[in-house]
Amino acid sequence: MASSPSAPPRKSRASGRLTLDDVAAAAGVSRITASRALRGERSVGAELVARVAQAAQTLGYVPDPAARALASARSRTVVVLVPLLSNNLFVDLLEAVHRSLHPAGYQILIGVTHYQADEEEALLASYLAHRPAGLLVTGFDRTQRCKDMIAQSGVPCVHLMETSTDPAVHCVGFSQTQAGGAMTEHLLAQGRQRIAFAAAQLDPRVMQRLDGYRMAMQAAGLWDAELEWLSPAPSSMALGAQLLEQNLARHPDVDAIFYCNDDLAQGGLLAALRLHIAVPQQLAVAGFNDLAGSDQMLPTLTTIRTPRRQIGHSAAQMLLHLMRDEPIDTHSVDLGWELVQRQST
Amino acid sequence: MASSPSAPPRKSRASGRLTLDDVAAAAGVSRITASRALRGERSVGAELVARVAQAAQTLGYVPDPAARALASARSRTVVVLVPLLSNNLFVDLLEAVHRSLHPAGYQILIGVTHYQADEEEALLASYLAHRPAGLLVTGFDRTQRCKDMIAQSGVPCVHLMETSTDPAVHCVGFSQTQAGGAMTEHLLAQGRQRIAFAAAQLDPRVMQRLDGYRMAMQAAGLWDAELEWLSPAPSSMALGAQLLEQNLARHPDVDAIFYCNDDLAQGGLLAALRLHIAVPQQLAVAGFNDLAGSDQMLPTLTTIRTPRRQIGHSAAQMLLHLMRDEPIDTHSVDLGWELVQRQST
DNA sequence: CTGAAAGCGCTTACAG
DNA sequence: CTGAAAGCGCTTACAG
Repeated sequence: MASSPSAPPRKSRASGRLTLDDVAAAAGVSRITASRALRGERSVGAELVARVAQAAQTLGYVPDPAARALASARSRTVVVLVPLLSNNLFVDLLEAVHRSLHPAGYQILIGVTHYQADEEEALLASYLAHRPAGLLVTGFDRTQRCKDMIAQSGVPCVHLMETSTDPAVHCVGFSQTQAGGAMTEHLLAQGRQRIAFAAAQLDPRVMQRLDGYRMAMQAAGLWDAELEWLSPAPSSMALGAQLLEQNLARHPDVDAIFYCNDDLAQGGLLAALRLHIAVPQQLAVAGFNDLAGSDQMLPTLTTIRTPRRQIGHSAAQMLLHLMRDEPIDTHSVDLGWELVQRQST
Repeated sequence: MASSPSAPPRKSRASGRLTLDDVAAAAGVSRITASRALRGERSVGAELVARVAQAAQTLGYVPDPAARALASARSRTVVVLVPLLSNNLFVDLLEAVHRSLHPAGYQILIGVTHYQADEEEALLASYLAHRPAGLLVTGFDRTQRCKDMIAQSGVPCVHLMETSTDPAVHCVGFSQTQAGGAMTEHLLAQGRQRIAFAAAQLDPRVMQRLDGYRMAMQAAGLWDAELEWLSPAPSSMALGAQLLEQNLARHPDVDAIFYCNDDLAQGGLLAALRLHIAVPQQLAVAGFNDLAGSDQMLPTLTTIRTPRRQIGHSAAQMLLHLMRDEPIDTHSVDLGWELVQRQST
């Protein structure tokens, strides 16, 4: 029994840190056996495993991740690179990833790239040095140096938010282009003709939505370059309002605005309210992502609901398989999207 | 000269990893000197520093953080614990912390506690094992075990978002109670009498704002327990709308609502719009934090602007001093707040 | 100002 | 199924 009640938490080393040796001594086994027992290697007898676990528990032992990483050349950390934390889309993604990876014993290390190629390079270089067990990155758009670093590291990597036909690449997402096209077609089907596409940030996924919009408009013979309102500035409600106010003045015949993100669209809706523009009668407004609050707007916002929680979960699962060298069903998972029609269209 | 153009990136060890030995060899010095040069220890000759830096640069050497942490018993990581990522307040805080710590050579490791004591304990235990150089935690409210772990670790720690008179504790924030009182007094000064306090999440800082509200209402002889609308649910626009709709029906005489957070207040504003309640004529609405979009609402939202970016910056600076064993001016920095009056009051 | 030795706390082969 | 040896890549005293 591991009841030694008054056993002082012996500290064998000068550092005063509780080490595997302490656990091994308390359990009456060698250090290696303790290590194996703790890691769940099944070459250890069940009784020993229990004894070691008990000892570790009692002493309050926490393995040193640095020593572990150094000895095994691999950590239990998964690096996740997202562009922004200020877009709730990515927060949802991160939460889902965490919820899937945490029970499996992995920690996540969040890196924020701010949509900057050089920041991504720096983050990757510095995080790869930590010998992560896996990598989760947003989209495919990055410098060749980044791609090389990932490839050379040999760390399994899953790409988030997009799909691909290249079997060498692992990804979980949906077709941004298709979703952009579908919303445009929805507006066309409602009889709108002068549909503007209002966008900010202009990251690769926004541009794919723009592609979908363009193709649908061209197919309908209604495409007009004047109706593409693009701003490289960060997305915000204020910018959404501004895009509407400035461009509607020059194009009063516009009868619908398809915003590339819900925060812009929410700003547009409020601007319409301020300017007494009737939505949807006079102007239809659509968004993208179905962010918090879109169902609270007046009128409520029609949008594309994107499955970011599922993407986070599914990508984590795929990565788990890759990290364990297990076979995976497909290299690219398409989780689709849903057009949520509300009052604004 | 470090021009050896065709020198292949030699890899001395089986792992194939580029090590300090490779850099030392390339620079023609010993490993220790290379280590010292790279870390900027000023016992190394300027010429050697340059030669080592050059070699490291050329080879693309990145120090192994695990080996570093193991050998020095300290990493270059600062752990930051925040309750949530879905509240932009904390994202702003994190960004500011990152901006201050990154140039100083520290990485940040983000931990999300979800306002759960047990999650915070687990995060702390696991992150402390990484031997962080510093710790940044939100507020003072945590279990004794958490406090003990922090104290026993010896890792310098700065508390965010609140102030304290205890000289043993390091913190940067402002008085939540005072801010809550000030907004209440602002509403009272405008002639409001039946002022409700609507809150969600009910974390310690929300309760401090409630205290401020209570004291101001009691001082005015207008306090009424019926006007404290408290929900433990997570804060959201939808909940803000719901709090207004449900409680206003029972208390039609309420002439102002002070929401503990802007997202609730934004939802309240939209609910008022839906219900054709004139704001501020019939009902004043106030929020807290001045989050994105509050200046876009109709009417624009009166709120308390909290200095989270400054808090992040200032806390990072204080932590930097502590990590370097440098003296600090004060243990508690009060950065104040600003009442931003807009149209809703 | 520079270097050879020892050690940080683990895990990976290699034996039995 | 269990253990003694060696090593992961660095830094910390200790010498010179």
